[in-house]
Amino acid sequence: MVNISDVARAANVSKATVSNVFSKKRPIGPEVTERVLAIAKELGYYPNHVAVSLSLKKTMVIGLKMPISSDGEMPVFNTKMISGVMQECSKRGYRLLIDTLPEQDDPTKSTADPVDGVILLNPRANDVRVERYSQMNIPLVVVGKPNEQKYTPYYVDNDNMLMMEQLGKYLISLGHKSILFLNSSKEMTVSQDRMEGLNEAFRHEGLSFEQEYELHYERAKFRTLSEYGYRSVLDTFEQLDYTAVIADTDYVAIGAIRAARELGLKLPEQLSIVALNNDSTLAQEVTPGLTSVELYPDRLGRQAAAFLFDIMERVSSKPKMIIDSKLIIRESAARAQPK
Amino acid sequence: MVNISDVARAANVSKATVSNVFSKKRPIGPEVTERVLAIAKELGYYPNHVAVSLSLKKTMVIGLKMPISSDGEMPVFNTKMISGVMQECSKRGYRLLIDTLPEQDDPTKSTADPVDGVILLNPRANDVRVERYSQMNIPLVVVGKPNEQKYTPYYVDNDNMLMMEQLGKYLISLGHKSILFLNSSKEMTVSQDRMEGLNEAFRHEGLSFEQEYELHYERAKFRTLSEYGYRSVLDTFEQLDYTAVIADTDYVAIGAIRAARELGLKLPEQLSIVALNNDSTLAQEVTPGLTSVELYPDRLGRQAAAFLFDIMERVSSKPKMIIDSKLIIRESAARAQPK
DNA sequence: CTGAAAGCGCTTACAG
DNA sequence: CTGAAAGCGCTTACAG
Repeated sequence: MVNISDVARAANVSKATVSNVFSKKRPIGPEVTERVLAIAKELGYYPNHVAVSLSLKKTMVIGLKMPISSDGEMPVFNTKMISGVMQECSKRGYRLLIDTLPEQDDPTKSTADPVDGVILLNPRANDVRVERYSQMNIPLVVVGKPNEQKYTPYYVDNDNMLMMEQLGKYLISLGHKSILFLNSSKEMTVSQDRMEGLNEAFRHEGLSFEQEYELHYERAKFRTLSEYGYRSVLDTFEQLDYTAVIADTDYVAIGAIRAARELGLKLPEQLSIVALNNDSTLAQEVTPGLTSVELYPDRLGRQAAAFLFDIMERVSSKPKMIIDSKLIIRESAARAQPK
Repeated sequence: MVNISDVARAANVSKATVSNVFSKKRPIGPEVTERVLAIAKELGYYPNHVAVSLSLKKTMVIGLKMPISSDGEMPVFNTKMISGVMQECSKRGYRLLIDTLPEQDDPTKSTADPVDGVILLNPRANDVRVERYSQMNIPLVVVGKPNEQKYTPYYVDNDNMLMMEQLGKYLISLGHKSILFLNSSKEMTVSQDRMEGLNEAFRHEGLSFEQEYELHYERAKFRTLSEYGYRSVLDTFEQLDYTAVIADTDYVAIGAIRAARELGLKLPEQLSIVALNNDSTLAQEVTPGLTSVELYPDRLGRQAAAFLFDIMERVSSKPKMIIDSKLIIRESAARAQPK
């Protein structure tokens, strides 16, 4: 690799001059500029980005921390979010460093990443990384609601409480008085808000939501999200007497549908099944078409990135941004029938 | 930002010792290790990744160069490819730097990227970047067939010729003797192979493909891919007498379908429309269901990354890898009818 | 308009 | 097992 000294030597100028020819930070005479450029081209010189970053303390890349599932499949939600983030980065001349590497407990393993800011997807409850980035003094935007802690980061999120309240009211309006809620993992901060929203819907209608009707996904217990939906319905349908199921994601809903089929239930007449997180591909392939909530992940991504840039430029004011969601009614929820 | 010197000073050891506590490259006594770690934690020290990279001449990130369309939408093909690349990176402990920034003509603007290797998606004919990376001495894998040039890079690709030959034969077997081919941009290297494959199909059946039946996408002429399909069919249907259309992508096909509808054609009876590049979402939403070719973009991505790692470790032998593709027959192609 | 030298935050051969 | 010092490839205040 040819470096700045090689070029300086060959062109008979100082490193400073070569540097300035490339960075244009101060004017260099036209003959010199030309000579340097010619020699650089001949030698195949390109400024080393890492060295520039070290010197400038600025990398022009932002980081995206995102878990990857064990089977390697990336949920459509995540791909859309990435796409949104990329759009915004592209506009600003930034690049995106995607990091799917699992969180290291070994303090010896975590470094100050080569980024100017980071977007953190799906923080866990009490996620250590939030504080870490604040320590490192690197701007952070969280996608999804962060847990309360000493230092509350900026974040963008859907209004999970409101969304669940609406979904709950919709089902109640169809006559469902008892609903199984297949919530996400307890570790996910969204799970609390969603439960609260559902409670609110019940309260509002003068009903109450019994705690045993809320289940949580557990990584250790289920191989896949679909299995979570499948087993949960199979295991509870006899004891509990719900007429509707709210699944955390489309994948969970698919499992629930499979279970309902095996139980010989007619859908949606004998069991209504709806999902948060509308993946239009999946939702439409399923029969009956899955009533679900569109979360606009691309907007989440775009806004998260825009927000982060604002913070990096110190022009941000608000502590958070809320992205709309929308109930998409298809065919998988019907009027409740007595069992 | 606290640095290694701060920690060394506070712990009363040399920088070398702190460095080795973190890198474990040589053994440090347990008491010292513990003391250093404690102080590092207290001070909030994390090794600066950029500085480490500069020193080690290794970044543990690989780059993905990918264009982004003007409307910001990311094709499903690309998201799946990214997902494949990410899976492989994750396995190997690498991170992924996605770069959607447009190619700079200004030599002053391009730098030696902070990556250990790069994957280049969709190179243009005679893409300067290919030679550039070879100059910079950074390992490169191209996705899509690179143009012949001095230096031929490693690449992974579908067999575009074979795929088109099969698709062509399929349509010919349905009685289509004259087919409009909405090829991709001339700049894309795949376009030549695909045309050749189609020619081969015709030759094989004792027919010949007239040149005016091949069109090329031009960025300056059409706002979107869908518009390319739409206008092309609208503009040519009267003069040329094809009974089938092969569209470069699903998006192009959708435009073609719209045009056919406006022309009052009954689909697929009066016009068969098929697409390369099967995006199952799109293909199924369209009526009639779009017969198209599945290119397995996730496999392309995974293999490209795996290939790149092999090259970086100097264990690769073969110059290229070919990924299967598969014709997915739905309803959008039918037996040819005389006009 | 140009140069010599210190500095960015690490690693590592060399010496002990 | 530990340290002092040079080096990775840039940038930039200072001096001219």
